[in-house]
Amino acid sequence: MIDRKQKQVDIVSVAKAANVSTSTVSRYFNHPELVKLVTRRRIETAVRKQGYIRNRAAQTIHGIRSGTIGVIVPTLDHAIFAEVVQSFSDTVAEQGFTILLASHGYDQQREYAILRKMLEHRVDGIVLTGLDHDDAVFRLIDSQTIPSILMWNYADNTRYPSIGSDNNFAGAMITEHLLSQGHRDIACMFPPTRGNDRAQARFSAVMETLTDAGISVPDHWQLTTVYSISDSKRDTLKLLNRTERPTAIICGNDILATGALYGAAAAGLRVPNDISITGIGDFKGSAEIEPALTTVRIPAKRIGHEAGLALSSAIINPGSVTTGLHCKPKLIIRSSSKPLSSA
Amino acid sequence: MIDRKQKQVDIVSVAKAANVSTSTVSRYFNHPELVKLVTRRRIETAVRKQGYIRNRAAQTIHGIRSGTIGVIVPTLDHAIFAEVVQSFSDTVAEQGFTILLASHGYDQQREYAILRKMLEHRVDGIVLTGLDHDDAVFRLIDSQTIPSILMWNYADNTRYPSIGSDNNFAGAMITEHLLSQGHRDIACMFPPTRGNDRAQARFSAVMETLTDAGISVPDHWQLTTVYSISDSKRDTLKLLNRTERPTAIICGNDILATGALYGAAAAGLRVPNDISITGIGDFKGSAEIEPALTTVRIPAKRIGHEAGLALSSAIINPGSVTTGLHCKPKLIIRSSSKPLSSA
DNA sequence: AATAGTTTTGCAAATGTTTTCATAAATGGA
DNA sequence: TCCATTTATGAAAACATTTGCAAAACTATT
Repeated sequence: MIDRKQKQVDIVSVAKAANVSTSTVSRYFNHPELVKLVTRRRIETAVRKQGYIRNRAAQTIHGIRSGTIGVIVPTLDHAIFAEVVQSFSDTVAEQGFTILLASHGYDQQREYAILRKMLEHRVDGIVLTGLDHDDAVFRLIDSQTIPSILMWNYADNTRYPSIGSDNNFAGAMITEHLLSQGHRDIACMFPPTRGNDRAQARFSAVMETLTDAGISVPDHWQLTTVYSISDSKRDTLKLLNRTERPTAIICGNDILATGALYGAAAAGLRVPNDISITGIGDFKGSAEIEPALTTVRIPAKRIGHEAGLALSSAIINPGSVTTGLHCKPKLIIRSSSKPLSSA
Repeated sequence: MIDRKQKQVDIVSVAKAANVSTSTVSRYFNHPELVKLVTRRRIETAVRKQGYIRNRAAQTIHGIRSGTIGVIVPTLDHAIFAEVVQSFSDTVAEQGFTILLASHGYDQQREYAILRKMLEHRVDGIVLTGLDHDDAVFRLIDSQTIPSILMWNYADNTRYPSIGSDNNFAGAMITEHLLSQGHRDIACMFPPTRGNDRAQARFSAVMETLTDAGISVPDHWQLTTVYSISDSKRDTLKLLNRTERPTAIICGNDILATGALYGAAAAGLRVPNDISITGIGDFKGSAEIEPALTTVRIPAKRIGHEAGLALSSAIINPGSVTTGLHCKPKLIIRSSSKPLSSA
C-alpha cells in the first residue's frame, strides 16, 4: 500500500497527487474547516496512499511550536524520578507535547550542555529538577523566550516557578515526629548533599529542628551514604554494632531507610521496639515492607501532573503568569517508629 | 551580556555581526576546518555576544539528522524500564543523540499514535520495547528509512533486530531450578499477559517446563496479579490460607515476588523453610530483602547500553547491518528458595 | 611581477512547510 | 439573470539553514 520508500514524500507530492496546491494541503492539516469536503477527501486519499507524514521540523522554522518539552533530571535510576517524569509526560502528552528527556547524573556542567542541545531543538518549554542550578543555566534560559519551571522541590522566590515539595518542611516534619515520640538519641543517614538540593534541604532542616530542641548529633552518628540499599544496610550495621546506639535513625530517603531496616534486622534488633527508623519519600513498597515504613510522602505523581499542567498552559497561553505550587508532603506514620517510653 | 531576547538571533544576524556571509557561519559550525582561523574567531565572538543557538529544525529539513531517537516504553513506573531507558539514553548521548521519550501504558493504539508523532519529529531511529507490536506499527516503520530495534526482549527472527533477554529462557530457568530442588506443588503468580509479551513468554515457558516435568498447576494456584506489591501480598495471603499449599511460588517478576514474600510472612510462614518464592528480573533491593530473593537477572543496564550502541551505529553508518543480541539472563540463587527434601 | 595552484569566501538555489494576499468559484437575493 | 457576498483555492514570499559552484584572496614558484 504505502509505497515510495525512496523519493521522500512531502507536501508537494501529496499536492500533486491530489491535484491541488501545497497551500491547500497545508490548510487541510492546519485549518481543515477552510477546505471543501470533496477536496479534503481527495487529499486524504493522497496522504494515505503515499504514507505522508508531516515534517515538524519544517513547521518549526516558521515559529510554530515544536511540540516538544525538554525535561532534565539527575537520573532515572531512582524510581521516584521515573515516576514524576512518567506523570509529567502523560500530562503534557494530552496537550500534544512529546518530551525530550536527558539526565545529567548530578553534574552541573552536563546539565548546561544538555540544556543547550535542547534549545537547539527549539523545545517549547524546559523542566529542571530541583531548585539549584548553575547560574549559566539560568542565564541561558533567560536569554530565550520559553517558559521554564523547576520541578520536584518547592520554595518561595525561586528563579522560575517551582512545583514540588518543600524538603525543609519534610525534614522538619519527620524530625518533629520522632521528637514527639520522645527520641533524643538520634542518628542521621543522608546521601551526599553536593549538587543535590533536595538532600541538602532535608538534612539541614533535620539538624536545625534537632538543634532547636537542644539535641546535637555526634559526628559518628551522622552518616553519609550513597543511594543504595546495600550500602545503607552495611553502614547501619556498622553504626548499630557500636556500644552506644541511637534510639532512632532519620534517613534521607526511603531507599536508605529500607537498607537501614535490613541493617537493623541483621544487627538483631527489632524495629520499632529496639530502634525507630524513618524515611522520606514514601516510595513504592515502603508501605508493604516489614515493618511498614514511617516516612513523609512526597507526592511524585501529583507533582509531575501539576508541573505538566502548568508548563503546557504557560506554553499554549504565553501571556499568562505561571505561579509555583507547593505539593505538600505528608507525614505517614506506619510501624517503623514508636514512642520511646513504651519501648 | 547576552542580549536580544526579542529579535530572534539567527545565522543572519551572526553573519552580519561578524561581517561574513551566512555560508561562512554555517561552515564555521559544520566544517570549521574550511574557515580561516581569524574568521573563526570573529564568528565565535559574534556567536557569544548574541547568544546564538543553532536551530536544528532548520538543519533537519536539509536531510541532516535530527539528532533524536524515539524511545517508546510501556511505562516508566517500573524501575526496570527506567533503568534500561537511563542506560540507553546515556549511551546514545555520547554520540550526540537526545531521546524523545513516550509511554503507551500497554495500549497498542497509543503506541501507533506515539510512533507517528515521533516520525513527524523526524527521529533518526526508533526503539520499541518488546517484540510484539501492532502490525500497523511495523508497517509504518517499514515505510520509513530509519533503523529500528526492539529492546528488552530477545528472540531469533524478529521483525527488527532485538536486543534483550529471552524471557522463555528466563521462565524455564527459574522453573528448572525449583524442579531440581524437588518442588512439585508449585503455584504461579503472573501479571496480566495481554499486551505484555515479556510476561506472556515467561508464563508460557514456566507452564511448559512444568508440563514437561509431568506437573500440572491447578487453576486456583494460577494467580493473575497486577504489578503491585500490595496486590501480590494480598493474593499470596489468600492463596496460603487455603488448606493445601504449594511448596513454591513462581512469580513473574521481582515486584510480585516481593509482595509474595510479605504475604508469606503475614501468613506466618517462613521462607524458604515453609515455602520457596522466586522472582524474575533481579530488581534493585532484591538482593537485600530478607530473605534475599532467588531470581533471574535480566541485565537491564547492559541491554540499554547494547541497544544504544547498536542503534546509534546503525544511524551513523546506514549501510551496516544491525544484528540482534541476546543479553543472557542469569539464574541468581539466594535465600528465598531451598530444596524440598531438607525442609 | 606574472602565473599556477590552493585556500577562503560569497551568491544563490534548495529544503518542506505556512501564511498573506489575491483571485476564482460558488451561492444567494433581487 | 445579474451582482454582491461568501467560500475555496493558488501564487509567492517567508522561515533558518546548508551546499554546489564560482569568484576572490592568498601562496608559492618562476
